[in-house]
Amino acid sequence: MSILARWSKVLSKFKVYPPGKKCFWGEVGNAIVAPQKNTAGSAQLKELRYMSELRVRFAPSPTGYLHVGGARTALFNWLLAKNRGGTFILRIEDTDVERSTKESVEAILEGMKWLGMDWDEGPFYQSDSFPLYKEYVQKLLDAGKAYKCYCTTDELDAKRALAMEEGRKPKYDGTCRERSGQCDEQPYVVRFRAPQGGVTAFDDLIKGTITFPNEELDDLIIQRTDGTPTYNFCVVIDDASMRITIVIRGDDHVNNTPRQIQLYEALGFPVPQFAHVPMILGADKARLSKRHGATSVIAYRDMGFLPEALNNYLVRLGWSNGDDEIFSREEMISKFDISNVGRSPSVFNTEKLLWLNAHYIKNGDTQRLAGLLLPHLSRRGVTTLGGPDLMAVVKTLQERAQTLEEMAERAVFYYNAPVSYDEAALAKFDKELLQAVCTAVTEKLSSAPLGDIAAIDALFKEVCAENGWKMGQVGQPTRIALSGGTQAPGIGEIVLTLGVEETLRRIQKMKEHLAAK
RNA sequence: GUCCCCUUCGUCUAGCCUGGCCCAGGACACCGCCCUUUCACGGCGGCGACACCGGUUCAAAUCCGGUAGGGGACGCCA
Repeated sequence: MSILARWSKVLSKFKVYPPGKKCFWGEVGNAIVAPQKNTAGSAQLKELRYMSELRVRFAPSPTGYLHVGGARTALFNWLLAKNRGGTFILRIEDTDVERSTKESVEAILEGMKWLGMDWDEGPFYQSDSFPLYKEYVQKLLDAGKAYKCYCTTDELDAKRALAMEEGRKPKYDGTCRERSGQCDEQPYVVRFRAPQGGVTAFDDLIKGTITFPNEELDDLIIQRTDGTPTYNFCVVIDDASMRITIVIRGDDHVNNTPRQIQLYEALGFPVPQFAHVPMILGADKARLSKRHGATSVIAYRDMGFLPEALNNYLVRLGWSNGDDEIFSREEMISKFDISNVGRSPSVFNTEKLLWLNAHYIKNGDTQRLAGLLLPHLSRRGVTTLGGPDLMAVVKTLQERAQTLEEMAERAVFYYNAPVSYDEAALAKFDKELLQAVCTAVTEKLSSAPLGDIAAIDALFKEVCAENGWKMGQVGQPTRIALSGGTQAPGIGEIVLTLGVEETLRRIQKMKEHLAAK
């Protein structure tokens, strides 16, 4: 008996599938084994150990951008992989050739990268595996676990409609299930011969045990008329061949799970564990969609959100670690676990996201923020060339902006001197006072060298003391002169950032404006 | 219609498995006060929930049953 023959005998004691090349493996206890030739050229059992090694995947379909729901699912997968030293795989589910686009793939990858979710394997494309799927379809056909169905779409639609009308479950009635005649010239689909009677159950890592009566499941189509495989079939083949151990996905897939399990069993594949993450809802508690505002991850980037803020927000949507709210990337990784993922859907709340974003802006690295701010400034036609140091500008705005967009908006005045003033705010002061303040401030600033913020503030206090003014009478007019409005950083901050020369120029401009009135 | 799932402050949630420490804790938002030259930051305080009904128990947010509401799925989409 040859070594290989001996091994196949050994393996035959376990579940070995398929009896061909690609997925030649078996289960031994909690481990997965596969025959492999060693350096000496003889076969040996290699333990793949994939039951203990965590392998997860994110499998979006490229029919649009990466939305926040998908991003959260990806994040949970990614975090679990990082937490357990597992492998995170990215797989593009593009079996629907009609709706899948290259642009969508790009958009998804862009979103993933922006959020900092790197993948260990992939991206794999299902469209690359069509021959593999075909092979397995044929296997099921040969084993009598699948059959050809010649029912037309119109017939099916009619039956479905009728069933619905009569209050029955609109499932396939099994017309072709026991059909014997061969008529391959006619178009056909391939259906899975699902077990009848009994139940299919699984222990969901998030929702607990979920049981479906097989009665509810019909013979699903695994191959279309045009010969392409369908989603439920592909996922099973892919997840099995990629040796996925935990399938974490949106809970809109719960209903697909029992049929997939039946497929795993029919194919002889080990069944992975499942974790179904509840949906993200809009403010009206309906499934999050475009009409709720932005759902694209990239849209959040463009609105001036930081990736760490969105990640932090997303991880807290459905998952918790006691009362903790702020998580650094490392903390997320070390603390994340699916057992702390909630079972109920959650509403996406932009207010809280804004709060987190403000937090990360406030505590973020100034230099990095300055870099990130650039595109938002140029979108406003602002050039930083020749103006104050952007780092200094950002520093004055960090605790005043919730988004980079807002920061850019508030930064404009530093680079573009005001061309008009908030007249309503100006009207609160007498013209004479305004002019006197301008003169006094100009004198004070030009007589002393610029120190730090505290020193400048002290100068203003001196102006007040010397003239018997209150701070509000001096600070506010100066602020208007420098920024054009009333909402701006502290006077000291502005003056220091703008520089004395520019400050005096702007005050002079204000004086001229007043004189012309 | 059928099946599956879900239900703690407006929102995100802790607590639920292992009943008493919970007349339910934290966070966002909101309101008020303080700080303050504006806007913010920050500090302090307030408002505010166990969907409902019944059962088990000395004791229930926690266990059991039912009801209601919400969501999802039912495709030759994924």
